[in-house]
Amino acid sequence: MKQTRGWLLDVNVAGSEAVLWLKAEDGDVIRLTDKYRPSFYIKPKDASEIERLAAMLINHPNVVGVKCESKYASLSSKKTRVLHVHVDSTKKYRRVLRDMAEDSGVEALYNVDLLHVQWYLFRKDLPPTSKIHVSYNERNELAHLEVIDDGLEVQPPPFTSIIFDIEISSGKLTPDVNMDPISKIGIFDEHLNPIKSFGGDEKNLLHEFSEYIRSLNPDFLISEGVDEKITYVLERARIMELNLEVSRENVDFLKLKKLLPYAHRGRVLLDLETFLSIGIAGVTELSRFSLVPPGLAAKWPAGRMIDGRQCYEAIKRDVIIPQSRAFFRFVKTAKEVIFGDRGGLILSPKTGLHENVGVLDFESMFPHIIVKYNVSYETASPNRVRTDKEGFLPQLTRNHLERRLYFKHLKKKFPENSQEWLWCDQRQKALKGILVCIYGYSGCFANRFNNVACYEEINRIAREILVEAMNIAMREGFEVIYADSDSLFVKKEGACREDFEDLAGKISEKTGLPIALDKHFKFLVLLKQESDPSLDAARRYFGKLTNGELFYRGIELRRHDCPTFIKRFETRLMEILFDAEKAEEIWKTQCKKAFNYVVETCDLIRMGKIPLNELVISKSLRRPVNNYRSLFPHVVAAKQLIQMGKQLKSGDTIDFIYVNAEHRNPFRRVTPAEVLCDRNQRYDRDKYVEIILDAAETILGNFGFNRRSLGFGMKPRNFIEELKLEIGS
DNA sequence: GCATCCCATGTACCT
DNA sequence: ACAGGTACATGGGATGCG
Repeated sequence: MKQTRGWLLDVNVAGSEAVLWLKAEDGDVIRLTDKYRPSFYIKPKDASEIERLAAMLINHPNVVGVKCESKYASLSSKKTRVLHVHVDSTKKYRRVLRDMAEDSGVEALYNVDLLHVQWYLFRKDLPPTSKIHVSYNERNELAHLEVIDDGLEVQPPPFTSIIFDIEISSGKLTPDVNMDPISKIGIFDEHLNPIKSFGGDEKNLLHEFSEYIRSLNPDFLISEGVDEKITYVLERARIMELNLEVSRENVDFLKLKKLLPYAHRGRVLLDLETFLSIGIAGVTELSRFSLVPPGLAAKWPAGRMIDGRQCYEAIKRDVIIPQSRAFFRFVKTAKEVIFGDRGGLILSPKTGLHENVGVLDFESMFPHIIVKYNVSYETASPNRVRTDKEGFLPQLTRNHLERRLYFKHLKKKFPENSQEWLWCDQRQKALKGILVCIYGYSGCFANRFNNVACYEEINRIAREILVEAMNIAMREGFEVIYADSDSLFVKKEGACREDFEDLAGKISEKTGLPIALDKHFKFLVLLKQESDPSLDAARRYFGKLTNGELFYRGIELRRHDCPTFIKRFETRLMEILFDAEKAEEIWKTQCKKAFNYVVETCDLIRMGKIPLNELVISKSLRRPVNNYRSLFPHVVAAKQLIQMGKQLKSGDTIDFIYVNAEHRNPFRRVTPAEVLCDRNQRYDRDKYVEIILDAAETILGNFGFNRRSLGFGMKPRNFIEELKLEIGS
């Protein structure tokens, strides 16, 4: 019997076996196997059916065991008698389920709609990436496994990784794997500096890449769109009849019907984007939270991971897992919808220019409410929350809230941007994403435990607390100019930083929830709605902080689809506007300067001086191109690309510019950016002037700038001259 | 034939 | 399929006007 300590890198289940990949302390990677038998529960329609069902199941060729047990069939009901059915292999699992679902004596099936690997990890109480101590026999069959608590470690497990990218030589917009060879594979360090590249003859470079993987033996393979990249590499290797060293298993992938995930067993694929935002440390957090292997945890949506955790917690409480019904179960009248739940509270902003504004943010408000008030699926009913026993949701929220705050505060003890600082930040960021979604998911229709009263109760308390905070602020002589869910915008003549901090302290003391000064604005503009200036817009504002930085939310600049030229323009416009000591200066001198800058910029556009690449609008295609009902610009651009032979799928980014926005043929309005370079293309000057004026109105609308009253858009050319005269005088 | 209004559609942002 | 709510741009039909 051998013993080893290390970290669980990855797990998968196949047939009646679980495969565990262990990264040992000495750096070796060990493949272990363990027995796994799938199982599920049956709740009979009537207790008298139990014996008949049990007798029938015992004779089923794929059933290896049937036991009568007592379980909770929901979070709040009493225990009931259910049948626990063990199946011989994952291969026959669905078939047994189908057979049972058809039986008239069966009321419902439980523990059926998670992955086998999740059930395996639940049974072992084994979050992947955990530090473990294992003993195993000479055939590497697991005999004993013990989780070692390393929960407060800042450093992630010593998993290694490589970042790579491939270049394909192709005359087409989308390369054809059967025709187009890989011309180069580059390897990069964690700051994306190139450290190595393989080029030349394709067969040779693939072989070198394979040797490189063999020698470095990385645990994670990281690339932008990693699944597609790896698949391309493998398909090319298959064409060259080259067996690549991507997997740590001896798979002959030349014979595989489906490449992923079989061709990379033993190594974890990770998208570059995820790696850059939360790192291996953050992925570790997600994986341990959800008890889902790291490769899946890194790409699953938050709701699915929260579901995973909830199911795990439920199992620990002797609850069996109902199937996710994923459709609306409650009928509500319109009146109930309107008056029952109004979501978070938004106090309409006092629009316009403000000076000396403090923004106070509650720290993790919704998680704190769930924990403090014990709001949970089983504790909340309309008008009442039970507090006799810690709820299901509060417990799992508390553990991970504490964990996030631990790393968030520990981070400050390390020098900024040091390795430890970064690990803390990655961990807390990953947990933050989960925590925000726990609140949202509690009211989600797809949540199998969902109870509308729970979500509404969280919102009710949040509103109450925000109102209380507003009242405290007003009592202290502050004016509340805007509030949204968990943040409060307040101002007071002559208030300094400490005054805002004192207010935060008082609110914190009264409400029992942590709140702190998050931003201190020298100038702040809260916006009206673009579509209807008679309404104030929530979540749209911009300003200059006391440290001199610009800060903004919701405006064009924040949006990824906004052309870089517009972004630069809008930034510059704000800089000009706020280059002042007092608000009067803004009104007296800076407005005119800003107006002038708008006019100059419009002139530049009209003279055709803007490089095309700065005018590119970048939108993502959220569905297959043929599913669109309207011909939006990005859809038309996508259709053009498809005509030119590019393959597009939902999730792809479409870059285009306006070339003739008003053309009656939608296909003449825009051109995809990819075909601009070799054409002497002109951009639609009027359209881009319009876009600039939109941005200008966002920033300067409050200061009297309005294209209509100034005549823009009617006689643009002449009017610019007039405006110049007007401003000049 | 056009300007204008209004709604549906779709994307991205915010918390 | 799998956090919800909000703001905005766009297309395209309906409507009004000369």
